[in-house]
Amino acid sequence: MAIRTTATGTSVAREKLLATASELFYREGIHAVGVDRIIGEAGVTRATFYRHFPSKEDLVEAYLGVEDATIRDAFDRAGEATDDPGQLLELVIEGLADDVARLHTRGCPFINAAAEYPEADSGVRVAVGEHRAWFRGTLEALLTGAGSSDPEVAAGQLVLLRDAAMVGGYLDGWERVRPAFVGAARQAAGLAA
Amino acid sequence: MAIRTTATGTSVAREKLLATASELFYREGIHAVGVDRIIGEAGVTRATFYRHFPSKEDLVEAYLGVEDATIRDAFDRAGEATDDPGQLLELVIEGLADDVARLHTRGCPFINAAAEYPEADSGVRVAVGEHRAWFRGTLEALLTGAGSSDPEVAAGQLVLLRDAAMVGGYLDGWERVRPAFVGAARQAAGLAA
DNA sequence: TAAATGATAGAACGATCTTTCTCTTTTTGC
DNA sequence: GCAAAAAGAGAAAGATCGTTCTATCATTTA
Repeated sequence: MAIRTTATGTSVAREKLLATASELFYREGIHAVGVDRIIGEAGVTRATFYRHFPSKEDLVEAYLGVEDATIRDAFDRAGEATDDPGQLLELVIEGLADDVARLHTRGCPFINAAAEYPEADSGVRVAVGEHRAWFRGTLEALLTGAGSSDPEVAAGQLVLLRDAAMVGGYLDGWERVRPAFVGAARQAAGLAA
Repeated sequence: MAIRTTATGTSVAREKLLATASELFYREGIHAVGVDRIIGEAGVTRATFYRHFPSKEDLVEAYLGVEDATIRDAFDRAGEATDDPGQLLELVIEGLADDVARLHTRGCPFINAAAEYPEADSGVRVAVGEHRAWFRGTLEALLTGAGSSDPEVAAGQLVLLRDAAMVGGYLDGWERVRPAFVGAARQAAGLAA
């Protein structure tokens, strides 16, 4: 048994593939990036690729899993930073804005992936749906904790606003969208202007 | 000169190609649809395709041109239906909602296209940018006519909301998004709740 | 009627796509 | 040290990608 492991316990080749593919898929689109590009930039051979991922779509789903885990981690870290529900909401909105401004300047990975995968029961679209359901549910719980008068409606508004911020930040520039997003989000969350 | 013309004066083969490609590009994505599919379903040969469109990207840009023209027509028709600025805004918001509910159930053609075309100076992205600039400008003029206190900010909010409605309608279902969209849009436009 | 041009037909180009294969080398667990 | 398994190397499959080509047919304008 010779699996070249890293500190986290998974294969180093697998992690390199996943990191390279995530970067390329996000920056250039999924159908636009071929397996050759991925294995070339990852410095890995085709055989190694297909040993870790039975097909390209498995890699795509793993990429969305990474994005999902990253956001969940950010939420967890915000939850550890404070116990005050109102302040937590502030941190979350601030974190979302910061994320669009610095990391996700090419739009939302899930929205972009969904644009390329029309079939609602495909693995990719299921992953998108699960992420969005988690996001909506988490916001609703946060808002409930903060004493929102209608957490379901407010969570729906925040989901709406984050979608718009991701799209608008990509296509119109973040400076143009930021004030409208922050203002509307704080209002939806019931925070002071 | 034997160009087989239609009532509008353009080639029937070209119109069939454009209609077929528009349908396929929107429903399945652009990179996912090959030239073979398009000419097959349009009942046209490869040579005819390349006579009317020097490359596939020209067809993609023409597809976005059709989408753009369709929306502009809808705005024009709304403008002819009433002279009252407030009522015109109501018609526009209603029209946008109706559009998402019935026609654009697979998201926004421009947002989806941008997801597949990362290069900002590509012809596709330029077309997307021009459409969005027109949309924003038109809303701003409408809001100015309706006596909005800050037409620029309000137009930005409506652009944001339409993006969100398109994405949310596709991924979460329109019923879930509709109340939030209509409510927020009417508020942004300064209309009675 | 004759020249011009669009449309049809179909083969073929090279490139790239995802996937599978064989063979050797390297690393690890016992 | 030995057996097991992962990684490296590279060829090659078959399909599809966008594109170009040479024909012939049909239609319209001069």
